[in-house]
Amino acid sequence: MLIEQRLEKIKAIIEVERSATMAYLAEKLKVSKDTIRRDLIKLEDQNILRRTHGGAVSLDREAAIFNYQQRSKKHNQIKEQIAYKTAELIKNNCSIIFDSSTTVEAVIRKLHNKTIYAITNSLTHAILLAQFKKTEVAVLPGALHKEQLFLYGSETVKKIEHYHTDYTILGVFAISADGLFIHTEAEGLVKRQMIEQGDTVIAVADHTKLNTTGLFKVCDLNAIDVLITDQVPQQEFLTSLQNNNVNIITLD
Amino acid sequence: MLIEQRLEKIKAIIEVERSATMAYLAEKLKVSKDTIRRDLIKLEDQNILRRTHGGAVSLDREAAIFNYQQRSKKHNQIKEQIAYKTAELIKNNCSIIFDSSTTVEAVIRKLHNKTIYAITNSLTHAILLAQFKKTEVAVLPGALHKEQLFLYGSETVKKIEHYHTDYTILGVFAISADGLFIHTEAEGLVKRQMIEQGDTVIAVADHTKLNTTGLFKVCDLNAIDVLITDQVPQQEFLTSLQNNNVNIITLD
DNA sequence: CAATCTTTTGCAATCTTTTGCATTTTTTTG
DNA sequence: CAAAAAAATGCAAAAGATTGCAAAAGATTG
Repeated sequence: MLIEQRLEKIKAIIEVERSATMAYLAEKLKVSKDTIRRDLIKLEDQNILRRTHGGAVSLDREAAIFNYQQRSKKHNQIKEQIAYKTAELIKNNCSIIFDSSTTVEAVIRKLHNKTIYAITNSLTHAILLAQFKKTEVAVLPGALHKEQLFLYGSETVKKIEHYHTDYTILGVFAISADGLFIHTEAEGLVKRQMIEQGDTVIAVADHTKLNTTGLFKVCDLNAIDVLITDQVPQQEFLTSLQNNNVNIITLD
Repeated sequence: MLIEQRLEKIKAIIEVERSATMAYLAEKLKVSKDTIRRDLIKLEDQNILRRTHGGAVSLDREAAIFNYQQRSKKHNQIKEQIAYKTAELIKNNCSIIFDSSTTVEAVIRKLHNKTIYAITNSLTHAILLAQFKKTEVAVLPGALHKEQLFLYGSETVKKIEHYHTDYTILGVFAISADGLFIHTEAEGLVKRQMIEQGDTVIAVADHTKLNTTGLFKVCDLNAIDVLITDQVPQQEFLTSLQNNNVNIITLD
């Protein structure tokens, strides 16, 4: 492989995943960490990324453009790990409905070398997915949520019905023994329909979302096939999940 | 094989694949690496590619970006003025279908203090419109064009039928006495349906688009209500426009 | 048409760049 | 502060570039 080709690949990975460790890049590109380090120095000189201890991060031009909210470093890491676990579950060559959520976005960033037919109501997800060579993207219609840049409303729900996918990946706002919850009906109806259309429904949530509820109930626990989270839930809630045949995956 | 033929083949390969190793080219063209090396030196002298360790990479991405920047700079002022003239026409409190085009984007930027119900198939327009306080945005469904970030396909067309708006604002790829043209059918069908649904159809085009045609005919001139451009068209074309009741607005 | 000249091509010898490893220095983290 | 991880540095092997050369193919010329 040409050096230039390797540099292009590194650029692409950093752009999509926003960061990468040298070990990961070395493994992926089949060269030593030393070589990766030298490559990263070149790319840093070109102002394409910023080197960090053990890897590199993107310069995040997107962040300025899209007004992403700031997230704490610790929280981010958990999210990254949940995303990684989730991506491991996804078979190649499949169709996926992606719910609008920052955790789901982290999952998407891990999927860039899989062949996927993607359906989403999130403009930010759609733009991210558009960078993937092997991915086809369909965007749902609807009214645009002006802050969070997702589509919702009856048009959105109606259109989702036309699809049937291998997976639905949902970001969780609140989940308890009573089911999945969210704070607005508009979003809830969209999520509810997305759940209907996916063969395997995967919910991703950090532990702060566990055992909490919200205004609008999206569905019962038995509608969820897999819950991916960072900590093992409390016994009572865990039993509820097991009784509803929810497959639980934690980070340990 | 003639040397010229071999050089052409190398050019073609580099253009398509953006880079190639000498080993690959030598194998493909059945000559030694030394010969390939000499060929690459020739092509580098002609500024057709850039040689690297072990192969060569294409220049045209860099060149394309440069050209694009040049082009946008040059046309920027004209585009801005066309956009300004167009925005003047738009009444407050109206519904508008926005076609995907950079000139249309310039128009949108002039509309930020008007109350608008906006419909678009462009993700970039949608995100821009989302920043306007008084604007409501609906996004059309469809397959995502991964480079230009607009939605197209039968889903898009079908959905447009459900709307009826005060205006449709179209970016023009080519316009002549024979009508409005574009280079792909997929885009053309979307534009055609957008034209159907707007009470007033406004086409925006700088003078380079006038009196030219393209592969796919979108509509006849009489489907256009207003054409906004920078220079008065040539007499013959002007007469065609007038015969078809196209209102012509120029910068003077 | 034959002798000569030019161009192209592959090969060998030498120089340069790239890469991985070992060692030392620096940074991070508990 | 000390252990661990990562960065920097120097070095040697491998891959590639350059140069010179000679054989083969083609062009030129008398």
